[in-house]
Amino acid sequence: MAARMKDIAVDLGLSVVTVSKALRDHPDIGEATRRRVLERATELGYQPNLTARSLVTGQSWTIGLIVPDLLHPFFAGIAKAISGDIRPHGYGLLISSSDEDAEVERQQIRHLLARQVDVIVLASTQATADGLRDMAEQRTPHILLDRRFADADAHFVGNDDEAVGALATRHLIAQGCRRIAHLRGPAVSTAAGRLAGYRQALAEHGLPPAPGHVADLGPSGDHRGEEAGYAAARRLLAMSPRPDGLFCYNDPSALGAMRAVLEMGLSIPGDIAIIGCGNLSYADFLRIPLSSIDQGAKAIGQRVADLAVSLAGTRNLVGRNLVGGNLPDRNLPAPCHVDFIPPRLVARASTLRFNEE
Amino acid sequence: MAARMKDIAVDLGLSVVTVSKALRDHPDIGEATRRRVLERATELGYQPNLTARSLVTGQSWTIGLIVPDLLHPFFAGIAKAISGDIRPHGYGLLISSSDEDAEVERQQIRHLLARQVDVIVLASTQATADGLRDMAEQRTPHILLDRRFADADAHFVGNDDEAVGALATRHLIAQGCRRIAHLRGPAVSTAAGRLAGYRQALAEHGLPPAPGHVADLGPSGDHRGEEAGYAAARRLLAMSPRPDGLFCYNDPSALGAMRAVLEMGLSIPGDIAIIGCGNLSYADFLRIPLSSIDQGAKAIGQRVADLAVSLAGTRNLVGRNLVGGNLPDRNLPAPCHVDFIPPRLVARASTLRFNEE
DNA sequence: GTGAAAGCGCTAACAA
DNA sequence: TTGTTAGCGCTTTCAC
Repeated sequence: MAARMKDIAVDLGLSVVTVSKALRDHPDIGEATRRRVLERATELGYQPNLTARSLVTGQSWTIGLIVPDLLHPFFAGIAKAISGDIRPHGYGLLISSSDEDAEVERQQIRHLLARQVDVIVLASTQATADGLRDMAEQRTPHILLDRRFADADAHFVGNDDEAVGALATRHLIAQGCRRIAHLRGPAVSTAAGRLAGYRQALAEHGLPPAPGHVADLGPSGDHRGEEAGYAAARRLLAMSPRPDGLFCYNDPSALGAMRAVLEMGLSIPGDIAIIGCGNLSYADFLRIPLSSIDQGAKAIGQRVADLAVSLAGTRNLVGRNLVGGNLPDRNLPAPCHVDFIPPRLVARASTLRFNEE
Repeated sequence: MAARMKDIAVDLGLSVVTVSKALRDHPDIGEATRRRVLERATELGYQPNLTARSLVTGQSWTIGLIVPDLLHPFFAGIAKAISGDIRPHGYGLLISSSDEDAEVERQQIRHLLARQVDVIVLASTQATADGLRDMAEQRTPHILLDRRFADADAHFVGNDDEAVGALATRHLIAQGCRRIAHLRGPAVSTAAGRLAGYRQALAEHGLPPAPGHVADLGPSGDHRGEEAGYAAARRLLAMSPRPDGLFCYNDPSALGAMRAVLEMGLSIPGDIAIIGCGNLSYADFLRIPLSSIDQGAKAIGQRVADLAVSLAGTRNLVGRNLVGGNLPDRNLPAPCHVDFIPPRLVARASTLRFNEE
């Protein structure tokens, strides 16, 4: 079994307290003693039991992360960045995939709370902010990732999805598209935001919003995006006059749309220009390199990590012994931090109609 | 703050032990008492403090996972599968990326041990099995993932990389290739295994192994595979006679190789057939759909999860109080489990020379 | 500078 | 069926 402080203490004829202080560089320990302790600790390969430490300090040095799909490169990129950036601060990352299932997500939140994580980072699948209540009651700081709630003021890091939608749509307009359609994503804030941005860009340029130009990918728009994109694009292409530009909720649905277009013998971008969102890794190597909006997953992860680390110390430990009040008062410890990472347009062959780079 | 057992006990005029037993469906608790406890627990939104429970039971209900790169779809897929499959058993997953850095990996192992994880799952970047020592000393079961060590008999789940290499190479041979080259990966067991399989398949068919036909991707073969593949392929294509088939360590390097081939005005698969490994998600949508070996990431994750859960109960808690021996004896609790997930060939246009599907 | 006492929230053994 | 005692490994007062 692992060595304990007690083992070191007995070996050296010291008390556990002295060992504890020596190992944590407490000021009031003699230089000689400290060295002896450190030496013996190294010999034994001593590692402090973080579980025990957590129990007494109330800090677990763990950050919880819940994402809808860990295989999605956007969330995988964020997870990687968070993991790397909290590591030097001594934090560990407890990750779970909710599989886009609101019930699983709620269960995972409770699970993370039971584990006493210091902060929860959540890309929520829920329709409402109700699921945040458990965290608020436990006074566990939480950060919303990518997806927001209109009615909750919580910390948020992600894109301004209106900006995403406007950026993509303006690009299509600049490429000469005039009948621009949109493949709309599932019922989360990102889809609503991108749709709003799309409408705003059309309005700016005096382009009439044709109602049929917004096709819904349905609830499977995220994990089965390619199929959903194919089906939705076929519906759009049957219209007359045919759209000449298409802004897709994400890259997989854009790939599906491309397949539909090519199958009909139409050309991209000549007949219809297509842009996605997410900037998937090998977009350059596709049959037709896909223009996309890069969401800056790495930057998002870094900002989340910074915020999480700063919040982790915050957890309010007072109040327990004062009164028997079980329901906490809701004073939020700090003002909410809302951090929009600017999206970036990556134009490739699927939209470039004028041979400009 | 969160409710504790004590709160429930006081409210109901019971002892903490009774509450504890009631909440865990211990047999010797009266039905009426149990119901009262459960009811009050629900009212208070009680969640057991798993940190405290861990301290006393010695089980943390946590599994640690260390991968070289969480953004790599292979590892992301495994992580997702593990996470999903251990969840119903009540386990959480503590994940970290080692960034292909052996020192970071060793540090993360110590970190996970300090957190008392029940099992460590490791896709190791180390050159030797030395890094496994800490886990053995703490008697923490561990599972090697994807990458093995010749000198260590540890639990392993992954592909039989010789089979991977042979499968890919035999496919090229079947497509009529006779001068088959290989882009060799970095210094881990997967690369060595795939190379061996490549050689074996050549030998089976009496094809002479030309030494110049094995080009090294260098140490960056995993995270900067595309560039490395491009550079290595250019070297190969300068040979005379030119190779007519190419088995690449992974898909990114295959994309790089494709770029090199196309830049030279050669055709794929006419002049040279190319196959990768990993079966990246959108291989079908590439300029030339890429043949690849699917490693079965999901299946690997599932097997890891099963094994991890079965191992998690194993951790030997005896021996502590018997004698003062700090160094454990090395009796391994169970025979090592080696689980090869069969790789699967996915043939696409980049190798299909005979118009067969 | 060092250590004794107390306790974090929970569970395991044993007593009542 | 319920409660008492003890202790998991560590940190935090507060004496000495």
